[in-house]
Amino acid sequence: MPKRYTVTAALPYTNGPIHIGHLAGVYVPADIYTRYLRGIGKDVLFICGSDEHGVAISLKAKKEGKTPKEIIDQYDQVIRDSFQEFGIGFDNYSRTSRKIHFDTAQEVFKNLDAKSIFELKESEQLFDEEAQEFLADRFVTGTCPICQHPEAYGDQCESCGSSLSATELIEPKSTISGGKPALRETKHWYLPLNRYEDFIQKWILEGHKKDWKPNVYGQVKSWVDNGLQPRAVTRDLDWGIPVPAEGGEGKVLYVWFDAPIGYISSTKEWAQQKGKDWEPYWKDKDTQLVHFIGKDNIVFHCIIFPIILHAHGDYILPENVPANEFLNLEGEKISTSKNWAVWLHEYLKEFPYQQDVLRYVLTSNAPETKDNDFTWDEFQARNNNELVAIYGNFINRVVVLTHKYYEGKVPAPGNLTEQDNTVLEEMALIPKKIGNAIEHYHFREASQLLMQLARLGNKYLADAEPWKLIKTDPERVKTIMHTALQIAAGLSILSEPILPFTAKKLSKMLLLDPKNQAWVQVTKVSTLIDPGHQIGTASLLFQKIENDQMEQQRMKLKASVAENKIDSLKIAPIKPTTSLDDFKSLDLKVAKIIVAEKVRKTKKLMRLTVDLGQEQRTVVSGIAEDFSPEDLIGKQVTLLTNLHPRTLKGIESNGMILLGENVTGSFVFVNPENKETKTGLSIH
RNA sequence: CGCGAGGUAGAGCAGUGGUAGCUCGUCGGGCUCAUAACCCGAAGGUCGCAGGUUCGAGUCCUGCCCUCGCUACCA
Repeated sequence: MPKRYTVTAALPYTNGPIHIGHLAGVYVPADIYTRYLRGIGKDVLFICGSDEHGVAISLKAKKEGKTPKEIIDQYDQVIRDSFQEFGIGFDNYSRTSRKIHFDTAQEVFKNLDAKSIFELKESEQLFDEEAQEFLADRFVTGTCPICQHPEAYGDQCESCGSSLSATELIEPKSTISGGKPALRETKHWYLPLNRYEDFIQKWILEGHKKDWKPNVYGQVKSWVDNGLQPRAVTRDLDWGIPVPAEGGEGKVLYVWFDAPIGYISSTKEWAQQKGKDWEPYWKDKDTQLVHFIGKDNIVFHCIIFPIILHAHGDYILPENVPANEFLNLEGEKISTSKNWAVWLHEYLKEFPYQQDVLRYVLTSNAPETKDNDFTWDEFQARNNNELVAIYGNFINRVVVLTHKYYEGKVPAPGNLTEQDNTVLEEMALIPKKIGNAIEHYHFREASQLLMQLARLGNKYLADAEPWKLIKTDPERVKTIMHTALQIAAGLSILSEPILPFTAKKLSKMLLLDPKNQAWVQVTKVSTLIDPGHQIGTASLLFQKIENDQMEQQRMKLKASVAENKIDSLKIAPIKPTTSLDDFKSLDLKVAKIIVAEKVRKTKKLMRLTVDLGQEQRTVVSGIAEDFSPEDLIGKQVTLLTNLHPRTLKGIESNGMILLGENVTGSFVFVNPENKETKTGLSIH
């Protein structure tokens, strides 16, 4: 058994608030894990903080006419407050913009630099003269050298799917200033991951085959099998931690290099405040380090950061990295930019004192093995059918009956029957089962086990029927109610990790002394609540959620996403005047779609066969996200017929169909009257 | 193209060689202490598809299909 635990949750990036995806993937499981460990008396340190560097923040600041500091201060506050109110119990929540973090990150860099771990490389990169900035691949667009698509990105052409490098683009353009970037020499420090393949191979692929989640293990294996490449740890940017080395002027540490080091800085900060020693939490072999992250972060936490720690030499490595998959929302990917999300700070306002409902829903439907879907229907169902109907109702029955029969005093039991013993023994097994599930990161299972205890209580009452026996055998009822009250007390203790607010409310209702509320007590068939003990009056633990409340949430989602799209919709300026001759050179015809099928292995491409009256031809069009084949077959469209043929995914496309765009940015047909015209006619 | 994860009842999941399970939902019944809550019972699955190994396959092997990720700083 490890002496102590260091548990980290992924540092949230401060360019937006926290949403349910973050919670389900990282913060709720990490919080359950740490609450459980504390509950069984372990030494646990739970660490997090805001990740405040990187291009995205400096870009967002530029866009909104603010300084990066204003952006990070704003979101750090929102995130910090919402975590606090939601009951995520970090021991410390720091920020990577603090001095202690600068010092720590620079120390790590200098340490590796002194050991000559890094490789220095010169390379040519595109530089935006206007913005005075080197451009990341994604911030360059231009014409694709392979398919001639005019808006390919610097890393990939979305039209033909080819991987590109930004310098290959024809007529490159900066998406920041719109200007034409120039090539410039620049120098960067690289971490040669390739030299550590053996280390990763031994440590993870051989050492953690059994105990790491298949998705995490598989992902690491995939990276190693494909061969690790050196990665730059510095960037040309003015927002971040200066590179502490000769020639590092104007350069900062790349955000993924400094961010995980934030766990260490946050630990140091905590230690300073509490007057403790931080080092055992990162350097003692008896410490178990666990990183809670989402699947997009696997490579950083399983390969890059461990290599940094390993190269540094003094540090322990993570014992496990239980990365979760992603949570979708109402069938769509959660998207900050499209405003398709349920934001934590808004939830807290709209569902006051219902933190545990969200915690429960996200836990019982956590994306542990594959992506999952969050729907408001399910949220409502879990609340009404499980929390209210099973858990809340059981407690209410017990408390109300105790007041009715005994004025709220726990009755003294007579001889226990087999029925009573069975149920008490069954309860005694549950803490172990829940603990085992949590220790193996099976939080879904843990939430089910907890609910099983409430179910056990309900069944016990239904079988024993105290409300009948009270008329014929009041002595027996005392034993029954005593037993039922033990289950209620057990629930209050075992709920703490998953439903901390409920646990608190319940123990208050039962007027339990927190000192007697140890997890371990439930494992013994013992008295958790003594005869003669006065309990408080009944109040509802959970409230039913009505349909109209859910309807409001669904409306809100739709409204915000529509609003967001209209805001971001650009009205393109009218292009310079063209000549009639130029226009006449375009051959536009009415075409009827007769065959439509999705091109396999692509998201957007649709293969169409169109009838032009005089002939039929094949056209490939990037519209599969907005139309299904059934929507298209039989429809008439305007076709630009004399466009140079182009091959997409091996299919030659002869022409381009013309479509309009609606307010949500999707393609639509432009034909308000829907009257058929004659196929093959020209458009003037 | 490749690599990784997933594809089991209406929904969400468990199940790594031996008669297909759990929760919710649905239907029927019971109870009345309880937030029209609770309890019992039933219906519902050719375990993505096709081959193969085996006495026996959801579980092992091969091929294919679909979803998600690796590829927009989004966990």
